[in-house]
Amino acid sequence: MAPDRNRRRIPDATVSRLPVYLRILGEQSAAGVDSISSEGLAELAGVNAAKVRKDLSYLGSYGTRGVGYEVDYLVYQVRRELGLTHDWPVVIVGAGNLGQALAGYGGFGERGFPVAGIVDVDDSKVGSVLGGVRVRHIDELPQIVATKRVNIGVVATPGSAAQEAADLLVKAGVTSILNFAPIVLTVPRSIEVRKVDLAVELQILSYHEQRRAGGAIHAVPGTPPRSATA
Amino acid sequence: MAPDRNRRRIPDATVSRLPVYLRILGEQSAAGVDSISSEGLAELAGVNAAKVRKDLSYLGSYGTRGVGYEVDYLVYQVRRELGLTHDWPVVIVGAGNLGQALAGYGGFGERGFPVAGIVDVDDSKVGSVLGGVRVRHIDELPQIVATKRVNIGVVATPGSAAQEAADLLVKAGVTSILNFAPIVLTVPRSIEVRKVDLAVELQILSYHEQRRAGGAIHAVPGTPPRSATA
DNA sequence: TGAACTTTGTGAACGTGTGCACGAGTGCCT
DNA sequence: AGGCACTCGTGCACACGTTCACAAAGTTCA
Repeated sequence: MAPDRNRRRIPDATVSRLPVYLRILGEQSAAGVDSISSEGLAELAGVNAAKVRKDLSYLGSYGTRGVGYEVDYLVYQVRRELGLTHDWPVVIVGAGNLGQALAGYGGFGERGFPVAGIVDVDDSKVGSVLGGVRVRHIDELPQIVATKRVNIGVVATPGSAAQEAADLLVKAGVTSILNFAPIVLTVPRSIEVRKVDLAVELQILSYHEQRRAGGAIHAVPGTPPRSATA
Repeated sequence: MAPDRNRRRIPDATVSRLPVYLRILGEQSAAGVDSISSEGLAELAGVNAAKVRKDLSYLGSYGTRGVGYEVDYLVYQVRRELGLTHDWPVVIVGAGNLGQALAGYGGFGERGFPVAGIVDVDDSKVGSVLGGVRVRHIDELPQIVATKRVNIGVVATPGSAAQEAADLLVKAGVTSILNFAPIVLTVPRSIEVRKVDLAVELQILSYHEQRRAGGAIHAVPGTPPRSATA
């Protein structure tokens, strides 16, 4: 048996890159590639080769000097480290535009995150079927979480309902939340939250565009409303 | 006129937080709040007060010691710095599940990013209307970008088509790309790319769940496929 | 076998980001 | 006017992340 590598803490930056490596390794495996060097993997992942090696070294010494990494074995090790050796059912709160798209996406189940349920407060949405899953009332959330052993909740509500949705998820026993609503969720420290916010991403791009334009080409349209200047 | 603060480079970490501050400031303004301290803003944004002050100091000295920041004035300054003093039209490539949800979302236009067009390769999708915008054929992309002065493109295609979509966007003159496809895009260095990847986010949560579970509770289901161990 | 070549794993240097601590400026109250 | 309370702006130290550079370890080939 390999030495116990289990209790090491892997840096956040590395954890966020492992899924990228994993997807690439899966593609290479499917393409019949047996072995890959840190250089090759780095190129495909768009990062530095030294970074790849350091990242993978946190999992253990699974490469072979002079050769590279055996693709299938590395896939196995990364999957194990990420906890992808079994499925993680998720529950989606909010069957609006976004919730529907997420449920219909299909990519969830394929990648090991089957949709265990979708819930909404709106009775008119309850009963319809999205991506093969029937929408249920939010009152049934605790039951879904308990019976399907759900650890991960997805908040796909409008911002105004997101905190309440998160509270209900936590109360139902979920310990990780993926938040699509544009607000900062307040949850107990032990709950892991990740946020996906379109507006933030677009505004970051806007910053770079504005900068590219010289920052002063577009005339400032109004006077700063600072009271003191009035 | 204020001293020229325009050519300063703002740290990436700060740029990614400014949109969060901006949203909170907008809410406070709407609620009739005139002034806010770094402490107050920090609490609402879920960060440290010193970080708020340091972030805002990159924009200039827009606070008042002993008082705090005037909300409306700060909104103005942050918007200016992020280039949000005018709209940035975006074009969406891919009218599938995700593209439809994005177009129907509505939040784009409200936040200053109107959808200037949606395009797809699939003729059967062309002509349908999503969120008030008619889907057009991808061949019309250059024309849309040129006439609507689009700088930002959104890739909402399957992974297999994403690189081609990005190439077409770049060729059409787009300089920033928001990528929803689960692949690493290769683009000229001058193009700014940001990626949103559901699978990556879920896998990061999976890592933390696995870690929480002790990392070894779930028996490893198979033998590592490493050839050398066979 | 041994020499040349390849590639990993990692120590060390560097750069970026975070948070404390405190001086400096502002408003309020007496 | 003067003192007190409050809060910003920032220097500094520390933590985290990235990249370089190289020894160690493996492969290939004569």
